[in-house]
Amino acid sequence: MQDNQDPNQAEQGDAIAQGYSPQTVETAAQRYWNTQHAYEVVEGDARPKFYCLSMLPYPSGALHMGHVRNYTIGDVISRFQRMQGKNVMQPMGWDAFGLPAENAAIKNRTAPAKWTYANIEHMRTQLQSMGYAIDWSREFATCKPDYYVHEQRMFVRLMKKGLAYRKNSVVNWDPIDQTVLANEQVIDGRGWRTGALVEKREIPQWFLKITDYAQELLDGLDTLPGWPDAVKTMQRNWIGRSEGLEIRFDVKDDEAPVAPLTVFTTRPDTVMGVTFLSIAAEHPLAQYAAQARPQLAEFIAELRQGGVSEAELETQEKRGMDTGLRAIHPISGEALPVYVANFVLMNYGTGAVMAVPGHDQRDWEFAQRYSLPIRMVIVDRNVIDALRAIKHDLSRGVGADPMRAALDGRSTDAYEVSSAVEQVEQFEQRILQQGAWTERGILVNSGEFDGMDFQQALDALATRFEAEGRGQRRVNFRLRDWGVSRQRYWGCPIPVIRCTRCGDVPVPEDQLPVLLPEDVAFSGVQSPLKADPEWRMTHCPSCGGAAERETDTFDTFMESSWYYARYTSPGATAQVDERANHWLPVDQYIGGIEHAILHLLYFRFYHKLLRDEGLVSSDEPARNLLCQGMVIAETFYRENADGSRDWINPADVEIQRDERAHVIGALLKADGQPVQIGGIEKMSKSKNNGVDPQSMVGKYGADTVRLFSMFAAPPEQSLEWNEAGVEGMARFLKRLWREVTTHAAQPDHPPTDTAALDDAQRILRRQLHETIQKVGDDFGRRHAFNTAIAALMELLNALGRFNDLSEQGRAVRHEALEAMVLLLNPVVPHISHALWQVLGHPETVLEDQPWPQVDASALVRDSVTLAVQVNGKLRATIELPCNASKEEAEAQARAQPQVMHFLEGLTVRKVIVVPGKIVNIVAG
RNA sequence: GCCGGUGUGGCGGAAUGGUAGACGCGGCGGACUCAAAAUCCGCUUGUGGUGACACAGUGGAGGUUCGAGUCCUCUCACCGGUACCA
Repeated sequence: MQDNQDPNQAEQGDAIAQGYSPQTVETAAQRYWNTQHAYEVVEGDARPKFYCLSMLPYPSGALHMGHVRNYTIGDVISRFQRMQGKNVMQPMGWDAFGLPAENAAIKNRTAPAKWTYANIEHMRTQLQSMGYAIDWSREFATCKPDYYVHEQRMFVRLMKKGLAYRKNSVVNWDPIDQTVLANEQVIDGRGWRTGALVEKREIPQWFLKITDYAQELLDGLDTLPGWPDAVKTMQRNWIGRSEGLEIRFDVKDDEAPVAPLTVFTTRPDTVMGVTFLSIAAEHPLAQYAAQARPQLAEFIAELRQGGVSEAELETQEKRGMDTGLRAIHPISGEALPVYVANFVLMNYGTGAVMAVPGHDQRDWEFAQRYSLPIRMVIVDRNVIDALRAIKHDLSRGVGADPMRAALDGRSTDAYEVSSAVEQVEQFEQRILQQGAWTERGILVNSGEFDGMDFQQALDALATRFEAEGRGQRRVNFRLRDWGVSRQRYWGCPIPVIRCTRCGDVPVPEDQLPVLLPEDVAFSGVQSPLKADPEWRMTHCPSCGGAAERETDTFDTFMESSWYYARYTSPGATAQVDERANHWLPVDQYIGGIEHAILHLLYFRFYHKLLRDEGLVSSDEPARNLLCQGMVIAETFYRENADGSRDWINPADVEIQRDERAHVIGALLKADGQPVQIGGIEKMSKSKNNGVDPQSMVGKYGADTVRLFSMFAAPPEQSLEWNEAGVEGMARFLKRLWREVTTHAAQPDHPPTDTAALDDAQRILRRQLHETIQKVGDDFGRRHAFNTAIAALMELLNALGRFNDLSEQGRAVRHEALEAMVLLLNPVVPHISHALWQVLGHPETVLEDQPWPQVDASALVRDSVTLAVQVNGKLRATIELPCNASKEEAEAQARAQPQVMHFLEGLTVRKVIVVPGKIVNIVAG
């Protein structure tokens, strides 16, 4: 069986003598894979396809641990799936446009293009040192014209379809630098570099009509069982479908009618509780009212201060001002004040809301602050039901009694009525004093609608308003159209020509791409595109007259929304070709949870755009999604005299512990003096707690780094980097190496004869096959790589204790070691590649070896351990034959001394026997 | 603010409603060594007890269940997202 005829045996002998050398092993394996083109794939293959995709990296300069974790997960799944007989494609590319290149350009005075290309070269080398099974022949960078030309072509088609359009929208404006700022560049309402107070400014921008697909994007989530529920829930909430009524309020300025206000509400049942209206500062009516009211104009100007991010808008103090306009209540005819409020967003709904302080908490707080009336118009159904139970004569006009119509007209005595009315009054007092009651209930104080529930009120009001032409039923989405314009240089130019006569004209397809000049001087203030008249000035494709190019570029989410499709069709003249339908949808997508909403929604949207252009036939881009957690590490610092902190890298610190291993402090290795412990945080430059993957690979080898990143935590949780833990992984690989090489030095052995095994051999073989079963399930179904590795560690521990050098002992050991090398291969492919040869096989691509099969007969046990509980508390364990009956189990359990002791003086009421698990005796 | 998630020994984590703490790290003790490193073996949730064992214990408060780390309600802390970071 083990006849080592390999010509490389002498070389391996040296390797064995030298022990495990990661560098030698990894260089050799990677060289072999390259010469074999082991991970390049084509479509014409009998095996079923498996497209395994990891989110493409931004080339920020150096590989970080987050990348290593993401790509190692993808690589383990890729190699595992190939060992299951699939034709696996795992591509890689570069999300090469983006803000950091501009920031680096300002800092280092290099052109963004040059910086980006240098980073790509460096990071590709780093990625390759990790030994990922990537098909590098499909690689691309999104900043290259042969990539972005397709993005421009798609955009002009969307313009023609009416799915791309231009409108005004608000951005962060830095008045000193005279530039638009990203939300992350606004810190506490100020520009990050100038410190100037940021202002909101409206500018024209391009949008894609993602809202046309809102319903489909929502419904599509139900077709994705392989996506995490958290992601689907977040997307559902983000899309935010709601049903309600759109209602028009007539508005008067003094007594003169002005343009009416339209509001959308999901709570039309509260309409009789409206005591004022709130509108956004950008609302046309607010602008109108401000013309004649300097104080209001000043207030609106004040609201322009600060950034535009939702987090900032929603956490600021709620403020408002009366516009002086009066809205006419559509039913009561009452004149209601119209307020400008800073919490009403122009880009959500209609930019105006009807305020019901009695039944909306935000309106309640606003009403309190500005002394506006609060009205109860909904009462808890339980309160009403209590009243309805009382016999009550309604005919004796209760008049203003809020319960008038809610009560059912039967007679009762005065005492009960007054106690019932008291309940309602208490309810009303609670609303007035403690806050809005926002549940659905029964209408009161609502005239003809009294006594109705939510649905009845909705129907009645919709019918009435529709008949009057004053309102209608409407479905509203929280989702807004995708703004794709960026006032930046380092991005894909938007292929539009602005002509004073013809308007916005798309660049004709045969004139695409609109090239982004790469060799530019970049100061950070003005975009080189705007500054370059030669680039900007052109002719209108429509009338031939002088015209200007659009100088904005695309949001970089544009590139990352379709890269997955381009990988399938390298070299295609169109955006993708027929190969796309072979590979798509992606079978497994892997990336960070931080992309749960924006990227993953645009990615799904763009797939539908590709589909509607006839380029792909599927509805969704990815079947399965795995979101991995962050990589975090301990932080350390020293405080300076001025209170600022110098952050110290964990590699330069030594931890101090007391005799019980509690951490009591930390010292800087360089000077032996104490440093402060700053807590565990996401690896970042600012906290200097980043661990460089390259130095780790240099020190321990790629396999050890891969093993640790898969072992230290399950993939979807955050992973704490800990070098001592890395050393533990290196120890494991060393022991594996020793175990295999020592075994290989033993004489040949006959095949395993399962009938001839002694107890110890049978138990070891059973553990082996249990491990094969567990690892397959953990890798394939659960993606619980950490527990799979733990099971393999246990198996190696068992092998270490198994000192049987008999022929059958060696046979079982050989079976176990071969299986282990194959099971570990997805995680640590280099050492597996080498050890497979040590075990007597010729050099090969290990993914083409079949995955070890579980021998069901090896799993059979003749006895099983049961836990015995008394009233749910563990009191004993018993060993029973597997075929023991429930009665036998109960009898055995009751005979245990500890059980008898705890049952003393008690009556057994019930005995629960779960076969193979527990016996629980319930006694009292 | 809103949406989503997480919380278990000294630490990372395991336990797919059925023996809480697998596996790894750290610590302590031992073997080997002139010594150290490496390696190997043993112990390691807390409290009490020589011990067998007992009691407590999965952020906090309730609940469902024969049985809850796991399911439900409320609550606290932290993390991610919040539409121009990617």
